[in-house]
Amino acid sequence: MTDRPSARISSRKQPKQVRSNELVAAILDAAAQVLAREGAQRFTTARVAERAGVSIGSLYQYFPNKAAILFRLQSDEWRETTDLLATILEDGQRPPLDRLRRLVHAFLRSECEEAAMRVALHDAAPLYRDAPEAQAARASGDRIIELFMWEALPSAPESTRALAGDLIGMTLATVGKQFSEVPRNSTEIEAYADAMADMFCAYLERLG
Amino acid sequence: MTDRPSARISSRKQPKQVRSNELVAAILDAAAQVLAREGAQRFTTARVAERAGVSIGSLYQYFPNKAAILFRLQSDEWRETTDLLATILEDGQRPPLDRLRRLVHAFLRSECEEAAMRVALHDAAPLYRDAPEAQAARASGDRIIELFMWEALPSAPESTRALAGDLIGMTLATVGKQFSEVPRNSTEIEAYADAMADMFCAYLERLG
DNA sequence: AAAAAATACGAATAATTCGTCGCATTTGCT
DNA sequence: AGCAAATGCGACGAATTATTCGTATTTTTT
Repeated sequence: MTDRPSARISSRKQPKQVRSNELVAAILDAAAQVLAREGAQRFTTARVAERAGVSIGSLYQYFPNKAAILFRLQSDEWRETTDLLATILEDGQRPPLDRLRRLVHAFLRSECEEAAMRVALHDAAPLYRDAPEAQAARASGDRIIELFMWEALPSAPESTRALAGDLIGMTLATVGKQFSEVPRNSTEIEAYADAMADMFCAYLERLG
Repeated sequence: MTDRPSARISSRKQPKQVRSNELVAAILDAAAQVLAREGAQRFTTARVAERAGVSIGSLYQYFPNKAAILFRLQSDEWRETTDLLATILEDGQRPPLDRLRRLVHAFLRSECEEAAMRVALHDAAPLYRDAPEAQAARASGDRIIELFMWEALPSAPESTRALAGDLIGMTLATVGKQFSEVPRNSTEIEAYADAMADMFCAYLERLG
């Protein structure tokens, strides 16, 4: 943990040959495993390289530092989640609150997949949180909710809509994170998601 | 960061003389400062001892390891917060939802005090999270909400009440944590607290 | 005042970690 | 084949860290 708060995270060199692309993939795969099995504390570049069956020097050819590996993992997760949410919310057929309910279910389910890795990734957040790339990724998630809010509360004043969107987005993200910290089975997930959707719907119906 | 997940956290020796009590107080004070100014990454026993004007050996007389210092800080915070919430919720005069609104306001305000230190404390959570003492502390917070829910939803089935209480408690805790990660002024805090209280009230009124 | 207990000290230790650098090997191309 | 670029390697340097332990000082007790 030698890093100061904000280390550069941008990639060092683009893999150009097949083997180097495989190498990067192996590193990311190993990184996820190390994170899940050993936790954030014991996530070290040496361990990742060893698990990937790759030398430590090769790892540093494609990642400038440890934080870059973690950020890449988080970044990939965010992209997947963002796509998932966008797909659900943009289904113009269903009424808004119906889409919101599906969103909550899908989100909680996805948060509980690979839970151990996600928890460790959150523990390591201080290492990449302040990078500008991370802020940008978060913003794109916010925009999706914002867009949805315009449909759910068409007649509400802008300030109300913004605040409600912010609250719902933050609740979804933070409760989802905490929720996945304990192992859950499908039944629990569905029940919790329904409760959360009930809460959001009651709130939005009152505002509208 | 040599600790394995769960280190012992129980105190090493009770201070019996005045000077040793002052020493422990100085250490805790310094620990909070180091945490706020330097962040969780750079929170080291050596730095805490130096800022406290105390030798590193003395520090280890009263704290078995680094995690114990952090846990003590977190534990003190939890006690204060728990007391605050209990006081507000037990005001039998006001109607339940009125109390809940006050609770949300008080909680968000308190989360935003000493925000830098709290954020760093959360970053360091992996070091003490798994200690049994920490689980007990959380449970006592949950009981307060649970008790309140019995008043707010007297006629609801037990499963509904439990789930709703869990959701509200978790939302409060996690959103409060995330909310304080960005500097906020009083106006923002009040506005957000009102939105959150609106959401909780809409939810509870629909359930009731 | 002498003995005992409590407290304070901080140099030293043992371990871990990140990231670099010079050199070896492989690949793609002519 | 022969050459240059890309890739792969891993011992090593430099830095940081948590914690211990023998000793010195202060307070309390007898």
